[in-house]
Amino acid sequence: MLRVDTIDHRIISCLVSNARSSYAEIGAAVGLSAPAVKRRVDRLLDTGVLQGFTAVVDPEALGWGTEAFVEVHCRGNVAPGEIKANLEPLPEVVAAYTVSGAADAIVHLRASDIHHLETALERLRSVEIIDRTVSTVVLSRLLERPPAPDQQA
Amino acid sequence: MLRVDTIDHRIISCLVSNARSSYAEIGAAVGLSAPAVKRRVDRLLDTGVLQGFTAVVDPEALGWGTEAFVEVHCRGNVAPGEIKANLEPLPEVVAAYTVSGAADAIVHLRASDIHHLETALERLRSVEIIDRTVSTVVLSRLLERPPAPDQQA
DNA sequence: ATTGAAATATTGCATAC
DNA sequence: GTATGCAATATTTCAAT
Repeated sequence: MLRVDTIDHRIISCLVSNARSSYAEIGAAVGLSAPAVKRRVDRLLDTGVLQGFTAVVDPEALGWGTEAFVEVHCRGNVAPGEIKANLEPLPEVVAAYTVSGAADAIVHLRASDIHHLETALERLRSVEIIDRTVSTVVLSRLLERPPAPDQQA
Repeated sequence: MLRVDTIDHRIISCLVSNARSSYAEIGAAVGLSAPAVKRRVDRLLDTGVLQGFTAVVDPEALGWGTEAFVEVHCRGNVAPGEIKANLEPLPEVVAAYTVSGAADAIVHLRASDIHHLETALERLRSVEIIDRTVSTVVLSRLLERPPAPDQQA
């Protein structure tokens, strides 16, 4: 059902590097006709392998220049779903993961400036299930890229 | 030069939620004709506000199920550019940031499984400028989303 | 913003595996 | 059944005004 072959990988690779490529362009790259490509893309979307297409925006340009990673420690034992539900309403939370080790979760925050970041951290700390947080402010973004599609262990 | 008005924000918002929308669709959403939208999108690409368009892929489906955040401590003082240059060749590095606090950088790794992650960590630790690393393995992805485009401090 | 020509997307259908 | 290519149609892009 959700089998992804070599051609699919190459199609995905094309779309990751440019989500607005035409089906004909992709087809030329992978050796298929435009309709065949479209059918595969539709199938990849149906099966959830492709989750959608998005624009890559310069965070600075939109006033999201300040970010931080926050270790979140919860009170007692909290289910991942509950953590998620509590973080989802906070607009500054761009990513969150449960993790091994001392902390329960790592939260990636984006804010417009240090003051906004402080406000976001206060709101984060005021979440009921959260006991305490350890923040690490990002000084500079060195690298940010999609996983290489052709990589294996 | 890099002025971004309300309509630009709404266009960006459309493209973030679906990078393959037609200009006509976006135009209908923001109250502009298709060519007018295209001109703005071209300008946003030129000025670097929009950096491109990409596909959102389910990492599991491509065998990228395992990830970790790694605090990197360098030997002595190292320039951000040098750290970047050293991390760029490692395919498992999907993001990296210099940070405040004890660590010099935070590196986001993606691997196909624990064994691959171990290999990637070994390669990371073998980088000349890196003194030691502290790894935090991700147990589950709770949330991952683009920053809300209409947010301000 | 509208027009019109060219490129692209999308569907139907026949064919091959 | 599954996937493809070709051809026809609908839609979109894009440069002109």
